[in-house]
Amino acid sequence: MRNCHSPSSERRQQFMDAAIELASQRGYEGATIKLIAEKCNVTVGTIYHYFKNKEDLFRQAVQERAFTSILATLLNDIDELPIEKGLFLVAQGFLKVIREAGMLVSIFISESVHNHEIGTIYADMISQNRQMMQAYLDKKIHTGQLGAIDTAVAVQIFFGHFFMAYFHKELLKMDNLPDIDETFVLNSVNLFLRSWQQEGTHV
Amino acid sequence: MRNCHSPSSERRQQFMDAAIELASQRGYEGATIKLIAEKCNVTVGTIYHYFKNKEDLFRQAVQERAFTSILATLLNDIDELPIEKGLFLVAQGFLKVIREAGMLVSIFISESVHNHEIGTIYADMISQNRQMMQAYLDKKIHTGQLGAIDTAVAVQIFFGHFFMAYFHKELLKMDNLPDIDETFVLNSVNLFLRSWQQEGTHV
Amino acid sequence: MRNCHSPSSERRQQFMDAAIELASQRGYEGATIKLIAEKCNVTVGTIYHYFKNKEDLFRQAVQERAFTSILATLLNDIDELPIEKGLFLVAQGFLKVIREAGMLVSIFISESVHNHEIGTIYADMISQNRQMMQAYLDKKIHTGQLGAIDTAVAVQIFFGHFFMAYFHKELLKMDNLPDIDETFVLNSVNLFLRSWQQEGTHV
Amino acid sequence: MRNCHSPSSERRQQFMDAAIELASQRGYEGATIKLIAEKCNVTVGTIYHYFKNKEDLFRQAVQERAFTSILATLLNDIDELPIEKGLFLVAQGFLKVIREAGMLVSIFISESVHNHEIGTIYADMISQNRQMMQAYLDKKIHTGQLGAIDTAVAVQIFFGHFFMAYFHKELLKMDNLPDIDETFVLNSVNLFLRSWQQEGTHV
DNA sequence: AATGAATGAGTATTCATTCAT
DNA sequence: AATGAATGAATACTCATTCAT
Repeated sequence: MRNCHSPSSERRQQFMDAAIELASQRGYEGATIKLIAEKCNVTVGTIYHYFKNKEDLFRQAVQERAFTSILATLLNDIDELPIEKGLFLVAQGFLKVIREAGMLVSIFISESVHNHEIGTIYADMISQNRQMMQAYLDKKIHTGQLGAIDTAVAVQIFFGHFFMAYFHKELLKMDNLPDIDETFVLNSVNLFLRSWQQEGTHV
Repeated sequence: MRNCHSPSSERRQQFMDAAIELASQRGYEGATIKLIAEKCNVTVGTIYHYFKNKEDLFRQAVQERAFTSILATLLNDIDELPIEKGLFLVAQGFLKVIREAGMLVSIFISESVHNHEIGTIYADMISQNRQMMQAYLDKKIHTGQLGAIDTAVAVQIFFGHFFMAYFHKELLKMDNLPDIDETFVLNSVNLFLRSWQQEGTHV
Repeated sequence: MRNCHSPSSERRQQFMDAAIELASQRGYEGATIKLIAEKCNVTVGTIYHYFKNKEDLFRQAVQERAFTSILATLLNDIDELPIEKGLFLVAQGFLKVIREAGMLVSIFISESVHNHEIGTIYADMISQNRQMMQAYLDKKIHTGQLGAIDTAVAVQIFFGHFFMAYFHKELLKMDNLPDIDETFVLNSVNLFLRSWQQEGTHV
Repeated sequence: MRNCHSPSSERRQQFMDAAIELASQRGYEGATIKLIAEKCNVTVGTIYHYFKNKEDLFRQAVQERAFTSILATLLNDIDELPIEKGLFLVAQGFLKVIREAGMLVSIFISESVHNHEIGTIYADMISQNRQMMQAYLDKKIHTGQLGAIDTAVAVQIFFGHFFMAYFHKELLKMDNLPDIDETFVLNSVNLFLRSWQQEGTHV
């Protein structure tokens, strides 16, 4: 008995999926209503039966697909593990999520700068993830597994690194960069946790 | 004696500046030729007197403004300094450069994904900077100032962090993030060089 | 139940008619989409709802209106008649057809030289007509009504003459030329069939 | 001491040549002032120094190149020859002239329909040639070499045939047509002079 | 719910022409 | 005589959106 405006209507989902896929390939402007309609084998009018306008379609599509809660589960699972293992698993989980949401990542990256609405959704998502992660690190300092580091900056370093690595290697296909595999994640975590300087060199 | 096609013609520069500025605010598609012309108080035809087409205008504008050589000078200047001071100065220099080229950074970020040409220019620039920085770090390992770290990944971490910090804080204006000032850079460099773990904790 | 892309849609026909008429008056370039739209009291967008682009509109319009089969019927009808009568009727029929398709003739003449697509359509049409006519003449040689003439050249002379006469007199309005009426056709057929030379003069 | 507006200025000629050549390849609209200027290694402004506007340039170019007097000389030369030989030489001469003026022929054909000015120049040229040829044929009737044919129509047949043959074969490159060589001309003249009907068949 | 015809404002691009130098 | 920067109007084409059916 659910009508076309119900958020869970199958048709609605289909339109939003098509919109996201096309926008990830061709940008927001390149994802025209006509293309979205064709991809779903309907006519343009039908899209407007489900969404007020193009902006409405995209706002809802992006919002519904933004990933947040996965990190919460993940951080809960690893709570007891040693920090190396924990960070390794968080990094792996983070990469898995952004790989799966690859199309969304493209849109966030390219639209956030100019589209304030999408920028806000992106910023909120980032912010939530950051806070959870920071809480995790703070706890690890409390339990003595980490030194008295600036966790706000540490979180930025952590997510920033894996995000950029993914962006450059897998979105922009820069091929003279290392593959983002288990080794890469291990090396990265090591570089975070251990001193870059010679042991004993730093004060 | 210089004609309109000379790259150093003042008018050309004016058009390219306007193009970059508008595109940084509204994206490539949003930076219409008409807007660019109006900003420069000429008619659209005039733009086409100087550039073959919109793509040509942007290719030249972006290419001419891409920042590369600054890092070379910088790395040369800090060659003799201790690693902490060196990394601090490189980070400061890097931030200064991307701040000055802020509009260009917006364009790179938002266009690289869909515009292959701009993607290539961006990738080349990144690649050059990475190589120079990696050579610097390798040398520091040789001289014993750094441990035997994976410099390829270290370089990614280093630039990735400052780039993302700038992107989030100064482009997307996420205000619950720390200001990117001297303290922030110092903290970041410390987090790179020193172990995140308690002294003596790691093997 | 027929949609806009059905070739028999009334609107489509209207657009194609307007396109042909305007092009016959002002040439292909002069027949702008805006003019065609105005002539049909619609906006430019509507034209593009029916045709992919200007070339598509004209290709379909020209192709659909190209006259070929009329000659086949005609030649069949006159099969039994004496050759003088037959050629007279074919000439009359040919003139009737190109008069009715007058606008199309203008387009063929003026566009064939530079527009390869239209050139091909025109050439094909000419070629088909020529072949049918040549078969007719060959048959007349067989039955002894014509001498052993070069029918390929005879066909060129026949159609070429009436076409040029129409072109000069009725398209270019050269008024010091004879009217293209029954007498003209009779005279022409006589000049083909009978010797230009004095009877008995030629070997 | 001749200035730039003197009709015989070398520059003027160069511009008109370029205009005709480009228009024969791309049509009047396709022959832009910029292209003409480039072909002559000058800038657009220079063209306007020599001609009032584009129309002026083309009017003068076409008028100056129209071929008329050649036929007069030719007809004079063949006055004494037998009619077969005479018509053969006129046809050869006519083909030579339109081949040499091929670019002009393209322009006449494609522009005469829509461009009244060029249409007039073309019509005048045709008319003069026709009158001379008709006088020649009338004389041949007087001397008894030709029967009492309608020379106005005969002239149309004669020139019309060779013109169409040239247009189809050499301008439109219809390749299933006979080559326009000596044999073709001979065959054509024979078909004019001799009866298409079996000897003795016609009354 | 769905169609698809129609709109109107916009976009890149072209081009004949002018004019100060 | 020649330049080339500048104009402004035009051109093909696109697209989000509306609406009668």
